[in-house]
Amino acid sequence: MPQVRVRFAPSPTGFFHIGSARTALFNWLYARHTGGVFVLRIEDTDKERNTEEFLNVIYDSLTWLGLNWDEGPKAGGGFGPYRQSERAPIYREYLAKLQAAGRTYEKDGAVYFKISGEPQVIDDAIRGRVERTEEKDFVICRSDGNPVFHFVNVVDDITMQITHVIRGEDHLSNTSKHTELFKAFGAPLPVYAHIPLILKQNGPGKMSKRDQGALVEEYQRRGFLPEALVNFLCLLGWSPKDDSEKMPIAEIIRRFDLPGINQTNARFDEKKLAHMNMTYLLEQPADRFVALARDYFQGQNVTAATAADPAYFRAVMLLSQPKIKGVEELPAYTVYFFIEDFPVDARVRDKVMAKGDPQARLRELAAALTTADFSSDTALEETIKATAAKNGLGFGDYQAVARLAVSGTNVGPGITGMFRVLGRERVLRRIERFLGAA
RNA sequence: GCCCUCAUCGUCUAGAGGUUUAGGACAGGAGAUUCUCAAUCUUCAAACCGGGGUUCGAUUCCCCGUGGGGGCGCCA
Repeated sequence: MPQVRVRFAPSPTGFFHIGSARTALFNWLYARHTGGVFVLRIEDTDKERNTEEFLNVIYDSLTWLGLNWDEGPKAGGGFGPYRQSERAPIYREYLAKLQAAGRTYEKDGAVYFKISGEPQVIDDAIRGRVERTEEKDFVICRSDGNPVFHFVNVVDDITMQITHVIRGEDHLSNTSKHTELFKAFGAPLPVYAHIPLILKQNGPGKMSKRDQGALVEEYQRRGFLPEALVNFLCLLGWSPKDDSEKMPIAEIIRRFDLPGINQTNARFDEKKLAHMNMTYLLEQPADRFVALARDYFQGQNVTAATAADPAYFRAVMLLSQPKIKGVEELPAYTVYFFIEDFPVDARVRDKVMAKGDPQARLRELAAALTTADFSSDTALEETIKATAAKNGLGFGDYQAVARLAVSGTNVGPGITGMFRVLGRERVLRRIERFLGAA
């Protein structure tokens, strides 16, 4: 069997859609699974301004997702050029073939392709036999001389020797146009695999660029891990057929295959993506997590955090890593580590201050903390426990009020870790201030 | 309107005629654990679109209907 050659052929519109990402992913996975070639081809037959900038959106998103291409812009390859805007001579040559064969005619300046009208049958790798008869001749060259999508798409697939066309189901009805052209050129048909579409989360229809969460760059900006998004995306329309969900990319590559792809459209579920992302976040090595967090804080312009001592920033992030669901929670989750005038949750304050004599407990604790060893969680724990035990109380009777005084909330990492990272000076100063204010 | 396509819990899916009281995951409910909050663990609730066939037997095969999605551009 000849080497598999698949392609991903986006058009530079300035957006990289989540559906495009999955199409790219499935192509890439199939290439990697079979040891084939993943081609990136840019369909820029519409001359638009800022094309370079729009191209970068594609390159950046693919690169971020880890979908490296073997042939294409920047990568080179023996079947270039890989931008349709640079392939005009090839299109002219192929147009001439059709003209010579008498398969074209002009009307109003546009070139039409004369269809055969024969039923077009494909054996789709996902859907099986699909038959459709094209009924009308169609334009392959606009009156301004530029060739049209259906034409260039087929010419490129022929000249780039694409063996498998893995694309969205929205192209299924177009396929009869394409097979008409393949046959007119006397070229063998590629294997088609029409993958189901991704439907928008709420409301009817497929996901479009304007829908919430539709753009890949959004996840990048929000600090998602690309491998989590990839893992989530591959499960939208494909299944390993057992209960596996979280899988390293090597395993996905090994198990991925065309027959494993479903035929049903999948609804995008951001909650499940968030969960997948969390499971990946939890296991990230310290350096990567801290770097991810730093990028996010920088992107959000949280200067109090980014200007903080790097070692301190790192300690705060590592303390928070096991507690959060996503990097975007970090700024709010860690505010009090970086500023002194942190917000105080009134409801929590009222609740905590309502029972017993919290001020007295806090005062005792502060006294004990003056000499405590702040370098060790266990030492701090012992200090709190001992203070509580003196009064026949428990750890919990002390941590709530201490937490309130030091962080202004009841949400956060363990109190001992929080104390350790904040350090004696901050902790005592905040308790003093709190007691003074109360 | 015409054409193509799909149909299992709210969502993503497993299931390829009997092994199914239809399994897993997310979300939701309850509980356990814990210094708070998460995480984690246990647990509960939750689905085979309808009607005909085929068959000893259909979630699984066929047909029709219904519903969803897509396509019918000198967009890609």
